[in-house]
Amino acid sequence: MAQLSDSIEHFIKDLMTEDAHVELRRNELAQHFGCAPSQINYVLATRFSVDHGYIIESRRGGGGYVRIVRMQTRGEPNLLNILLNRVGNSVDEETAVAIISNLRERDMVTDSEAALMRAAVSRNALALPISAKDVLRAAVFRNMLVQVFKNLEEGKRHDV
Amino acid sequence: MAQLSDSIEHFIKDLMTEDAHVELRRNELAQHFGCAPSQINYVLATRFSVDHGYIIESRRGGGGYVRIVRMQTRGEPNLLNILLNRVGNSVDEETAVAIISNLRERDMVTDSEAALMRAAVSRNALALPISAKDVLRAAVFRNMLVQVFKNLEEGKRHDV
DNA sequence: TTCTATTGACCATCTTTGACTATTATAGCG
DNA sequence: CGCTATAATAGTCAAAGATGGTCAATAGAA
Repeated sequence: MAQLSDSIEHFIKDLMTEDAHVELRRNELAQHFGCAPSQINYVLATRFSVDHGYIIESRRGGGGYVRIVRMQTRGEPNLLNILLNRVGNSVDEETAVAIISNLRERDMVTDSEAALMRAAVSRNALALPISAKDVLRAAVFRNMLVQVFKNLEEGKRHDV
Repeated sequence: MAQLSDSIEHFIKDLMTEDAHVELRRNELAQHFGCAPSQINYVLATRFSVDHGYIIESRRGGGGYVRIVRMQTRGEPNLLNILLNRVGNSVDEETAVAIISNLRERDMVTDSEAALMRAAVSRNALALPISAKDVLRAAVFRNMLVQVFKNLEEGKRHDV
């Protein structure tokens, strides 16, 4: 028997057959399926996570929304997931810089973007006791990695 | 539906495409959008702050008005310093995001770059067991600001 | 039993409104 | 002419409204 979660999953995927992204109201969707709103989060977490090839953006408050973006598997499938795992909870500057160079070589970021990313993860930027630096760097870097992929999907890069 | 606040913001920005300033009646505008007059103040406070690059002047009483002026720091040689001073040793997310929008509106960064910067200074990125979030954010942000200016100088932006 | 799904209580964020306050111009009065 | 009352504006701030997020408890399926 089709689970509620499966129905919701298919419903969302149907919405995405045309476009690589879809925007919806969490509460509306929950109401449509007669379930708790948090059920939607469960579906997103279990079927639309980064390792499933999706990125979620959302906003609260009046006019809030949940946006689901499907990543294109360009080159290695699920490169973002691989990179996020590589970074984990702690990463040193050298590794971060290497990953950034790699993204540049794949032409996934511009020179400027790469430079910005290096600026954000540099020793300089993270004025903290050494032990904590790598942890903070990982957090900042992970966030930026996700953004790189969102940029690619959303065609925000008009450049190069 | 597009948020009321967003509509008002765009309405005002449309009025400003020609001129660097616009003058309006708070009550008239509120009536035009069928909302409470204080809604206008909310939009001004959240989208036209000094950090966003605007200055608001107003006058009460008969013949009162609200004037919105876009600051022209075009070619301001010291903009980087001004921004670095503004950021200082500690900056909250709201301010950082406002400055990033400002840079975007001045076309000093691309959409992607702006998004990357937001990712780096977001709550999310700094969700750590560290109390001094604003201090860290300031350090990361300062570094990125310097990089934005370097990017501009080095003409690394082949885009737009 | 063990893994997955569902729910609900509580939290976070963003927007909109309204009551109350502050300021300014102007008409009327002495 | 100077003063005051009134009308016409705009500002502030706290509460209510509108969304979405998290997490732990519970229920259901394998």
